[in-house]
Amino acid sequence: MPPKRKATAPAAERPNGSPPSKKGRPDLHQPHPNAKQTEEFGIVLRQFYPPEMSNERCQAYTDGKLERPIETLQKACRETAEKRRSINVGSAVVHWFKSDLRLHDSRALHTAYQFAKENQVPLIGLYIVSPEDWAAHSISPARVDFTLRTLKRLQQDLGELDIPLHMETQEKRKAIPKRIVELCQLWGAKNLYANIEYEVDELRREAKLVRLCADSDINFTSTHDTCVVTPGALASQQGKQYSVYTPWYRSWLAFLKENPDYLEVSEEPGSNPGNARQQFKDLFDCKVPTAPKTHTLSDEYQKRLEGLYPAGEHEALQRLDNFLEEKGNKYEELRSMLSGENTSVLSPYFACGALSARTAAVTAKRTNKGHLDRYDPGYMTWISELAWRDFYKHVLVNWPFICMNKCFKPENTNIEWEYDKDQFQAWCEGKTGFPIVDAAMRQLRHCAWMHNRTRMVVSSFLTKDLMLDWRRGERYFMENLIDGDFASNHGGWGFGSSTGVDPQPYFRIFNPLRQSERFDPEGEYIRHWVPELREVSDKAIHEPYAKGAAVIAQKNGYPKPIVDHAESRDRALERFKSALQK
DNA sequence: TGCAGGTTATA
DNA sequence: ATAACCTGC
Repeated sequence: MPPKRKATAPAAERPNGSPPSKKGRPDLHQPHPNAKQTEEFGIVLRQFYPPEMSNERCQAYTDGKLERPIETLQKACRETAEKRRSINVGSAVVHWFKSDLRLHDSRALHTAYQFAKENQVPLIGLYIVSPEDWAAHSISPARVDFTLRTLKRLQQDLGELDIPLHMETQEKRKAIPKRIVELCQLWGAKNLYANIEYEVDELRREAKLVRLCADSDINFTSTHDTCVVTPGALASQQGKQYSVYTPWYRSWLAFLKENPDYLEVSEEPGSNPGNARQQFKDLFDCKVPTAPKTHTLSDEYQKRLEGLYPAGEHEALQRLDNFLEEKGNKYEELRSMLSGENTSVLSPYFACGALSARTAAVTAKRTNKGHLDRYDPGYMTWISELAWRDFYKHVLVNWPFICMNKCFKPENTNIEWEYDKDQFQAWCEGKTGFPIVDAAMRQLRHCAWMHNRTRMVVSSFLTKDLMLDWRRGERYFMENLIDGDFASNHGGWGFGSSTGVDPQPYFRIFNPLRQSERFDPEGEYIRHWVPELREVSDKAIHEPYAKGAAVIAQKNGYPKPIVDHAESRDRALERFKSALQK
């Protein structure tokens, strides 16, 4: 049992009815209790989100006047370096698994195993479930289920090497560092390894653990692994971090050309010494934790997800090979087409770390005759999608305030958003009357996954056509996607809502009709997800009520469009324009 | 990885 | 009449 924590103080004891905790999730449908305080930052009172970090504070991060979480970690490592050097081997080495649930090509796991092997002590795997963490970060039940299924495979794979995987639940995320130290002490482990996660909470927790370990005579090594190129490694000629994809991508390619070792995959660990099974007998019987009540799935949904996304790194590697072999060279041409399987659907595996981005890049490079940036446009385009994943993580590390409900661009602070509950619900349920939007939202509900093209379409629709706050959409995606990853999801929503990085000389508003006609010309995707429109002709399916299919649509209960795109477009242009003038 | 409104090319 | 192409936002 985890130690009992003090309950949150009742509302009466909190000043000004402030929310229970800083980490608590604001109610989307009520004005936030602190909304008044936001006046001083020029934020409208009606907003439903907690006060945003002030633009001044954001600027201070950008200018390097405030310590970014990555620097907090670096400082902790620096200041404890000497102390850690004097720590001895101990009787075991621990690798703390987080979102790196694989054996193949994990920097920290590889280093941990090498150290264990050299010193002839066993390696132990550790995974800690924190339901509070999942709730605070809006991790979806689908992703929780996928993680737990992946853990099961991981345990089997490690077991074959006589490496145990200890798994346990800690209700409170704050209890995790102390618990890890406790476990290391219990096992006599003096050396702990982990790969870095780049979100703000995670980096600060890592820094705390580095110090806590050093104080407890444990050497904790925290390793860069999840990106192909380490965040912070790429800077412009003026020494600034990039916030625009294209120049960043050029720099990413150049970096990998100059530093080919970044594309070297690390080997899987080998077997533990023969006596490991006796020494840590109990650890081998560990059960995979169960999902908290808030994150359990219906049997039907669970079975479906299991069929769609079988867990484990073997599945991931096989998917990677199959995709590159069969579809990689047609990727540029077909990736946006919505019917049929033209994309790799590897995102769930990247999100929980069953597949390393580096392995994906190396394999694609090999398939593309050894090139990242020339030869076959199909592979090149797919590699640049891997680069997008790196890019958004780099952005997160450099501008950490985006973790705090903040737009990247300060001038977007003043955009006046709508908070219409019914329209938001129609969007969630796929009942907006825009077939392409509805098909996509139903795909999300059914598969916990959505095609990237339609992610752009529905995010643009929510934020431009409905003018609803992009943060509501961002959160809904996290709550429902099996591949929900903070940096990629936030980045995508910044793109779709035009509040993120990637400034354009024009203002981008997707036209749902045009997108539908271009990327689902036969209406196959729509027909699959919107059964009400199955009898409608190819021509009319993108806009049934305007193209002579009103009778069929009505008969089958398909809703009329809840907004007029042209009018909404004008409103969005107006709102963004006036926010810039303030 | 945009759209809209125009012009030009072709039948 | 239609599609392909161009250009400003």
